[in-house]
Amino acid sequence: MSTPYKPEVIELEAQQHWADARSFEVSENPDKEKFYCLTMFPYPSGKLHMGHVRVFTISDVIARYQRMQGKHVLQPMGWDAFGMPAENAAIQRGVPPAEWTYKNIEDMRGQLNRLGYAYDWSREVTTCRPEYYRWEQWLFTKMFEKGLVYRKNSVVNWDPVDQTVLANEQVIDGRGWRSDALVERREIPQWFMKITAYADELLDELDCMPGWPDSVKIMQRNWIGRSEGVELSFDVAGEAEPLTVYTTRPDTLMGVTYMAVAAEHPLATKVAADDADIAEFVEECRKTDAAEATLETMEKKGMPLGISAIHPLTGEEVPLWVANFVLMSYGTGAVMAVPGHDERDWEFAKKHGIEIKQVIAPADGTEIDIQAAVFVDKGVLVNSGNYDGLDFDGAFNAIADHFEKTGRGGRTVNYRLRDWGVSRQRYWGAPIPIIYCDDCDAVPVPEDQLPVVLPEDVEFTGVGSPLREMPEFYEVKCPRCGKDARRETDTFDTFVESSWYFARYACPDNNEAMLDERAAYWTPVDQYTGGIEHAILHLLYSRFFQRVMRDEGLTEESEPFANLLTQGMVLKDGAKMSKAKGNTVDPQELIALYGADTVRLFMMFAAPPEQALEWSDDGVQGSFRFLKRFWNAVVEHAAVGPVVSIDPGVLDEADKELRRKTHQTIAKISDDIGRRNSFNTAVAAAMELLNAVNKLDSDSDAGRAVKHEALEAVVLMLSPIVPHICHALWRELGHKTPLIDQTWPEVDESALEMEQIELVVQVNGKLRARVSVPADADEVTIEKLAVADANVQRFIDGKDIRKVIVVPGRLVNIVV
RNA sequence: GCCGGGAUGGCGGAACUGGUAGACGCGCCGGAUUCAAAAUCCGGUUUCCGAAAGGAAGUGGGGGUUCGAUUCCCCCUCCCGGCACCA
Repeated sequence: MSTPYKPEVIELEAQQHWADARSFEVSENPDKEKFYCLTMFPYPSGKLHMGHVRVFTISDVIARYQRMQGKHVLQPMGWDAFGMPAENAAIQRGVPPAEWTYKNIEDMRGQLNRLGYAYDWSREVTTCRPEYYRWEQWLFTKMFEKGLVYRKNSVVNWDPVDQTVLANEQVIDGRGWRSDALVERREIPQWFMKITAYADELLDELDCMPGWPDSVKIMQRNWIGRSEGVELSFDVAGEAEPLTVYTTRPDTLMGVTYMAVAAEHPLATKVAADDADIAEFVEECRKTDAAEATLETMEKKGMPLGISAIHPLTGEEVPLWVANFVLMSYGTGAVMAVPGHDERDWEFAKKHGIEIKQVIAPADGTEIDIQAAVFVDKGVLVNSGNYDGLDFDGAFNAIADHFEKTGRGGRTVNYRLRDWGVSRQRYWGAPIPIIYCDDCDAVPVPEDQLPVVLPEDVEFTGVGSPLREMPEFYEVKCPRCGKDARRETDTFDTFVESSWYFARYACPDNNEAMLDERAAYWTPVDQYTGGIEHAILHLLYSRFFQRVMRDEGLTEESEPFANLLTQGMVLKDGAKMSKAKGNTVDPQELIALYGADTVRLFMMFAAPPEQALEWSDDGVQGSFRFLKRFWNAVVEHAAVGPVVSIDPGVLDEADKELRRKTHQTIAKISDDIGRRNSFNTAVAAAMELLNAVNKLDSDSDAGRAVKHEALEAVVLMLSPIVPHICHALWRELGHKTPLIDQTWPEVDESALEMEQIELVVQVNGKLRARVSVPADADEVTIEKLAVADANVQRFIDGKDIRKVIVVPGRLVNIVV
């Protein structure tokens, strides 16, 4: 019997070969076509989980495939190393976050190598290292100089018992996860990056990004949410300051029957001072977390403030309410309400007995009852005085003109997108490079004092940031005037690190500059792969940072990622596998049992990359079984001895058929991997070809030659997915040069030719027969053959043939 | 609540541009091999009717367009992701 398949042996051998030959280390070579293949880098949580294995394998398959296409491929790896889990681990185990993180990185690097990924480790990036984060501190100070960052008050979740800020994830059903106390909203000063300054560019460029999935582009478009509307001001009885609101439906202005302000609005605060009921309501509104989903789903509540706004057109008094669904942080903190033509306003008005006025009628003249159902479509104005009869555009312009003329408002563009709050009241992050001085205000740390190094050897208790307890960290002199000053103790949102790491892989060792000419060679990323959960935030922040770096003269590229593949989640028990939920499956055990190739194969075969994959232990074994069959087929074939070269003239029908299958499969897998990212069907096609090889019962020289060609094709084409077994089998097939330096197989068109093809015959769209026709038969011949079929005759017997549809190469449909 | 995605045999999935629904694999059933088991190999496997030939139904639910719909359009249900401090 021949050598059995021993993954634990051949996998280490292959990995040793790649390591010795430094197969995956690349330098900049302007003569070669570069291909930068990247996955979203992992958070070093301690162990790889199946989601990691899935995304890294997808990317590795693409990288190895592109290499076989002759491209100069860079595939780097690094660590998104700052974040909350390190702080949680520190609390639980009493280990400093840095120590825990570095240990995890060591462990996970070993796991990645055991999976055989083709990484250039010489470019490894770790975001919690000062030599990395110094450059985002530096860029922040440049943005400060340009006015692209600013400080303002902003809402956080406040845990009144633990006296600490909570992340949204740490709020469970409105309560702090550790204290179980009701969470409150609290305003504190925080740093913001002006992503809104790039809103139009980020939006417009989406139209020129064919390499991104439509779903992601649509999500980003909606997130930016550009709208054209009108800003209007309403006077408030007894107040000097008017109330300004923004609306995209100025045509409904005459239907305004109430207005509402946020609980934090100055008008609400003023009334609350004298009215205990209002004060209580305002206080109640404060006792909720800051997540948008919470605010949008909670019961809509409100109270009349007892004061009125003056309708700017009619001069009528409109009651002013305070409501929990109006947010101080969006727009002006006040809205006009049109119950007749807005769903939420209609429901609120019904509940509180507020008047509902119809001011828009359907354009087709249909009568509607506005008391029975809201009407939100655009239409023709009614009950609107001078504006009656106008359509949406006419009314929009007339009303906008009126407000512009009277100086009480006018056309404006609004974005849903808000500036990016980057301050975090946490320890394990990159320090924000700012010093507060009583005389000079907020002063950016000068370039020669960067980086601001985060002290790594700390006592971490979990109550507040250790930085606030470290005078040696925060007691500094003002860089401008030299007086005693205080260093910022907040750190950056970890999304800041992940917004530019892709460019730093090109030059991770540069201590003089953030980026250099090597980045110009490698960027943009040709293929970026990562989870769909990052469709908006990470990808939008990265697009923003790329532009900030461009405008700083660091790069000429505007877009960081030319092609994007968003892989679906790995789910278990119907939910996303994540360390936070604790429903992970350990890949390590499967590798020990079956080897890395089996795990890689199963991940690629179980589902298409973009769909969610519900984990199941069944099926891994099937992948292992296939690899054993694959191994045995090649080893047994090779054991018989060398083969002759193929002479197409001497092949019998069975040989020809296998050869056709070989070249059809090369065409299919090339398309599946190269164009469609359809790895599951590529694997299926390779399995089919191997089944066909095993079925060909021929020991002739010609037969063995055809089998040899098929087996070589399978080894080459599966090598991006299962590189270790293919590395060994390639040698088994008699090759001296290693597989890693081979190119992708080519289709021999002449092998694909067929004399007879099979067509499907339908009668009235139902399948009734199959007929074999010459490949070059014309429609008349095909029609005759189809009608002549006995079973077809049964169904058309005695009926008139009304129409015959011939779809060349596919089917004939006879309509009777 | 809003935005994006999904639903196909017992299970994962295939059908790429409107043209054979169920490729490939898992599981299951039967057989071979074995003292026996594991492993391996061969055959079968959407459901219903039928000995078979063949027929009928069938892609989450309801409607529509078409010679023909898993695919396009409208309405609905359920599930997943995101919602700005999880990464």
